[in-house]
Amino acid sequence: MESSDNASNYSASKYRTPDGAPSDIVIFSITSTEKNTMKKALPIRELQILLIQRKGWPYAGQWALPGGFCNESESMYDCALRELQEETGVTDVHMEYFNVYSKPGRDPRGWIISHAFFALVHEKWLANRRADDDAADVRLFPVEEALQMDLAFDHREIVTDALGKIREKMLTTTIAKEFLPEEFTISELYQVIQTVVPDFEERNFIRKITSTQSRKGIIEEVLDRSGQPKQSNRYSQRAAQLYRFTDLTPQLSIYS
Amino acid sequence: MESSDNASNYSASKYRTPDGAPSDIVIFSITSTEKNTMKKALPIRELQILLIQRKGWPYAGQWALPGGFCNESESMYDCALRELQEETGVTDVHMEYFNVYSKPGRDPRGWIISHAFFALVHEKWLANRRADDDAADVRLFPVEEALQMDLAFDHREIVTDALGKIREKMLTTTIAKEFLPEEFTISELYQVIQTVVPDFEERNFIRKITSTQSRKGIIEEVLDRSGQPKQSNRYSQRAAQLYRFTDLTPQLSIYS
DNA sequence: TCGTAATGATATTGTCATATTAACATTATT
DNA sequence: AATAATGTTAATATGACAATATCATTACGA
Repeated sequence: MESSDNASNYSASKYRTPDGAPSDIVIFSITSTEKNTMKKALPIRELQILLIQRKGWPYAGQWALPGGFCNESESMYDCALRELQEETGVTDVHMEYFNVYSKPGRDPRGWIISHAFFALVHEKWLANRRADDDAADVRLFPVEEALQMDLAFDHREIVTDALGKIREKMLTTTIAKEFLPEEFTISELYQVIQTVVPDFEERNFIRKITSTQSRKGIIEEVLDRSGQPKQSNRYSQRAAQLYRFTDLTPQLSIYS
Repeated sequence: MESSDNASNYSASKYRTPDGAPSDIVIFSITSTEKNTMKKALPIRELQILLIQRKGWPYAGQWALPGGFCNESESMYDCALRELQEETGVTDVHMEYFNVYSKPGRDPRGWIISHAFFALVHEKWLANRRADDDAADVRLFPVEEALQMDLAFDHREIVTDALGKIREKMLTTTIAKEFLPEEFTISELYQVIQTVVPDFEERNFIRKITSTQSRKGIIEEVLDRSGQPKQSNRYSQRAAQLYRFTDLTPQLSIYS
């Protein structure tokens, strides 16, 4: 392939080339359901992913990740964005590439190398869609339930990897903000973290991120116009301080 | 593409498909040169990457990352391993996938989607090769120098990304071990970290990883047969304690 | 029915013994 | 001289619990 001298006598077609380079997207959302509309209380939250029921061959009838083939005129990221927009209607969300899936035989249609992304979509963006068409062929599944299902292709492996990735990112970056309103209480934040990372437990969580705030500074108190701390009693009798994320990205190190 | 019913009347060839799916590998190594053979002293270390001078079209004569096209019968990772083996002769090294490069027009040969890996190779493995053939068309460059060069394709972007990735990993995982002997002194470790992450500076580095060892436990003292602490005076008159990495992988979190 | 006191649920602060950190100075070894 | 390792000290952080604060809701007695 290195032997030609110019474009005209270069021929890639001498070689076997891939039959397609799709992107697949693991769309995460956290659903909230109120425990009891009578009382003030934190909602029950659950981590869910969006799946689509396949129509045609292969894996007809089975559930699969949304995704589709890339065009020559777009990058993989653009392709994934387009697919995300087509499936959910949302455009401005956090989406990250995380792995390639290329094991021979992974797709019966041929030599197809898939590029996996995960996206974090706030439930409020998906709400519209679910009202629009409650088509039974696109819906959210609790992630643990999805992992028990017989998904198409190697999509279970992809979901497993995505879940690992999002858990890692939840603890090491500020992606929690994607699942929270602009202003939130500490227990909302705590709850979101636990929804994604069930093992997470910190006794003195409030202490940790407020007292050490001077060092970390990843969140800050919200003040109202008059400079007074702004609070909310949406979830409790006693009002809780509201916080927001700063745009600081913490630098973690095992050697510090 | 979903409309067919079976394999026989499914045709991927109706669509434009990629002209190739190569892997490119950023091979990092740290070279050590003794300051002064008369005196005992820590060597000068430098982070380097391996580049190859291209022969044919396109970008003939320019330096590029090692890599090559994937076959249908192998995964991307296998492809990268094979290329790494072909270029350096080494087989058992730390290699990680980190990104895909798919911007339209990135390769004049056509629609070519490249998969980028980085590998960490101890200089002792590359030593043989450099003796073998001192061919001027494969050699190590200091990474900062490589970033100044006019590399082929989008390889400068790939190297930049790889450097960012390896710096992050150096601080958050134990990949430093790839650049160190099995048993090493604290200042060797410190020096390796600084070679990769020039900004890294910890006043009480020894304190950090020994006194807090109970909590982190990522390294441990090496003991000799009789249970006595094993030391080395390779770099100094006064013997230094030797350490080794445990197989513990630390869990970092911005919320703890 | 109305006013007031209890209750429940969550948020937040207090306490205190112990551990860790940062910065700098000093000593060890050969 | 060069590298390795320890000492000192004040400031800060941590962990585990106990104690308060807040206030919508509920209970209750007059």
